[in-house]
Amino acid sequence: MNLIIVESPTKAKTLGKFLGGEYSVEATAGHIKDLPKSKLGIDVENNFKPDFADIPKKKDIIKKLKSEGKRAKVVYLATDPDREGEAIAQHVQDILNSDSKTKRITFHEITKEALEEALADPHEINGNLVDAQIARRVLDRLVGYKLSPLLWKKVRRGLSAGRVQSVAVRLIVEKEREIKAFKSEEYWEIFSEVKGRTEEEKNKFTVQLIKVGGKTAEIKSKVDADKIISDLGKAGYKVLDVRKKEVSKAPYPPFTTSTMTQAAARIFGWSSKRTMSIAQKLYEEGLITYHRTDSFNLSKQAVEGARKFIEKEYGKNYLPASPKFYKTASKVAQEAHEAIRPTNINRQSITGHEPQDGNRLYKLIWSRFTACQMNPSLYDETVIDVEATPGEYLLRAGGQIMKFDGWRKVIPARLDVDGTVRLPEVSKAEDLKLIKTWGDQKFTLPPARYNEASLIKTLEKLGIGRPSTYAPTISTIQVRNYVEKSEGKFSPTTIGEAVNDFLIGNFPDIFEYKFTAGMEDDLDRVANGETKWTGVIKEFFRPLEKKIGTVDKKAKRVKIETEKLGKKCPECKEGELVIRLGRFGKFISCSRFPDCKYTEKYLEKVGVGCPECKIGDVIIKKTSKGRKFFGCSRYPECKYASWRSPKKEEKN
DNA sequence: CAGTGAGCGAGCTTCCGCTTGACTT
Repeated sequence: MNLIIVESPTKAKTLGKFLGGEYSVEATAGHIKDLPKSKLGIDVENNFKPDFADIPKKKDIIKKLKSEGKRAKVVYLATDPDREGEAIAQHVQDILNSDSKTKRITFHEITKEALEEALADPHEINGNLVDAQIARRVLDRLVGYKLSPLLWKKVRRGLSAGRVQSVAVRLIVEKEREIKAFKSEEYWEIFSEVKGRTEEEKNKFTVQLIKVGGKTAEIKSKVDADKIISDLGKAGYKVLDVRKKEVSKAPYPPFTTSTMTQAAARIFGWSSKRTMSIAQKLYEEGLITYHRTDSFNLSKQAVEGARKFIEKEYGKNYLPASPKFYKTASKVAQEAHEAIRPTNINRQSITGHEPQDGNRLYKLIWSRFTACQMNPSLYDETVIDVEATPGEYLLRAGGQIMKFDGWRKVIPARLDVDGTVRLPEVSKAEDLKLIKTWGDQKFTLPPARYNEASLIKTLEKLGIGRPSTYAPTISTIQVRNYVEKSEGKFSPTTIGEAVNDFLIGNFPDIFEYKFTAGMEDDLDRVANGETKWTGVIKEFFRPLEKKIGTVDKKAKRVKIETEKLGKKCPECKEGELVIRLGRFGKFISCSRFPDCKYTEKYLEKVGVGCPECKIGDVIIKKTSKGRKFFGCSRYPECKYASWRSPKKEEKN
C-alpha cells in the first residue's frame, strides 16, 4: 500500500476516486507545524533558529499521518506546488521521521492525467524553497511579535502590527486624508441637440462640447458656460467628420479568489467572508475547483469540455478557432491551483438541492468560465465630430451598436456599462439644424473610500497578502478597531490613525507599499539558492532591532484623540463628555478622567425595540474579542442578548 | 455577553499563511 498526502481533505477524496486499491490518500488540512503562539519562537542570537512545533489543534491529524505513514511502502508528499506546500511536505517528512520512503510529487490540476504524470516523476523536497518559507514565516513573526508589544506599551493594550494588516490600515488612513484634503471644483458639460436637415425628427442626436479654439474645453464657471451656451445657440452646425470602426471586446479571464470576491461584492453585495464560505461549500461538494487561488490556469480537459459545450449549445460562431489560455498577471502568484471554474460545465445550475446563495455564486462562476472560452463580442462604433461656427467649437457624439454578442450571450451587459447608443446616418460636410443647447453644472468628486472589494484588489495589485488571507485580514483590522465599515465603506478610527502614524513615523521601511515586493525578491533568491535565508533575515532584523530599542526608550505614549459630544459632564459639571473606545467598543465618559470617573453607555441603535422587555432599544455591542452582538439599551435591568440582529418589524 | 480610560505591574495581548470545522449560547 502506498500513501499520498495532500493538504485539502476534499482533494484527498477526489484523488481517491481516480486511484485503484494500492493507494490511500490522507490530508494535512493545511500546516501541521508552526512557531508557538505564546512566544516568539525564534532564537535571534543563534542564527534565528526557529522553533517549529506540532500545532496543538492538529494533534489527531498528525497521529493519523504517523500511523498511516508507518504502514505505507512509499509516502508521496503531494502538498501544493508552492512555497507553503513545500514546507508542509518537509514538516510531514519530519513527523514521519523517515526520508527513505518519502517522495515529493507535484501537480497543478486535479485530474487523473495530472496525478499519473506526477506519480511517474517523483523527486526530492526542494530545501531551498523550504528555506524561503522559513524566511517568510520568521520575518512575519519578527515584525508581528516585536512591534505589537511596542504598541501595547506606547499606545494601548491588545493592539497589533503586521506586514499585511498595517499596510491595509495605511491604505484606508491615506485614502481618508486624500478625501479630507480634497477640494471640490465646479465644471460644466455643454451639449447641443441637433438633427440633419433632411432627417426625420426621430433621428436627432446629442453632441458634447470637447474643444474650444483647438484646445480641450475646460469650463469652470457659470459665466463662462453661459457665454458659450449663448454662442452655441446662435451658431451654425456642420458635420466635420464621421468615423466608423468595428470594435471587439474580449471576455474576462476566469475567476481567482480576488476577482471572485470582487464580483460577488459588486453584484450581490456580499462580504468576502460570506463569498468564501459559500465557495468552500461548493468546493466540498465537488461543484467547483479550489477557491483560494491566484492563478488563471485552466486544465486542458476543462477547456476542451468548454469548447464542446459552447459549440453544442451556442453554435460554431461562438467558438474561437483555438482554445484560450490566460496568463497570470501577478508576479507574486504562486500558481499552485487552477483558476476557479465549475468542475462540470454541463451543470449550468444547481437549483433544487442547494441553498439559494450557493446557486447564485455557482452561476456566477459558471458563466465567467464559460464566457472566457467564447468569441469576443463585436460592436460598430461611430464617432461624429461637429463644428459650430462662429467660435471654433468642436462637439462630438459617440455611438455603439452591438452586432454580435459573443461571450455576452452568457454574461449580458449591464445597460449603464455597455449600453447601445444609436446615431443617425449623417455625412461629412452635412449641415445640421440646432434643436437646443444647454449646460450641466458638475462638481469634481473626492476619491472613493475603499470597500472590501477595492481593498482586496489594491492589496493584490501591491502583492500584499494571499488568497487565503484576504478575508481574515479584513476582519482583523475591524476587530482591532483600526477601521470601521459603514454602508460598506471603510474609514479609519482615531486609534487606527494613531497606530498608523506611530508605525509609519518610526518604521517607514516595513510599511512601505513596496516592502513586500522587495521581500518576495529576496525570497526568490533564497529559493534559487543564490543566498541563504539567515542572511536575508539578519540584514532585515539587525537595524530593526536597533530602531525598536531607541523607539522604546525615546517615544512618548501616544495620546488618542477623543470625539467630543458637546455636552457637559453631569457629575462634575466641569469636564466635557467624550466618546472613548474601550475593550467593549465605544462608551461615553468625562474628559477629566481620571479625576472624574463618570461613564455612560454609548448607544448604537439598530432601530428595533427590545423583543424581551419591549421597553428598551436593541443596540449593537462588542465582546472583548471584538465580535458583534445585540443587547438591550436597558441593561442591566433587561438581560436580552443575541448574536443575530432581531428582525425588523415589517412595514407595509 | 455586560464594563471600558491612566497606572499600579499579577498575567495577558500579538504575526502571516495553509487548511477546515465547531460554535451559534
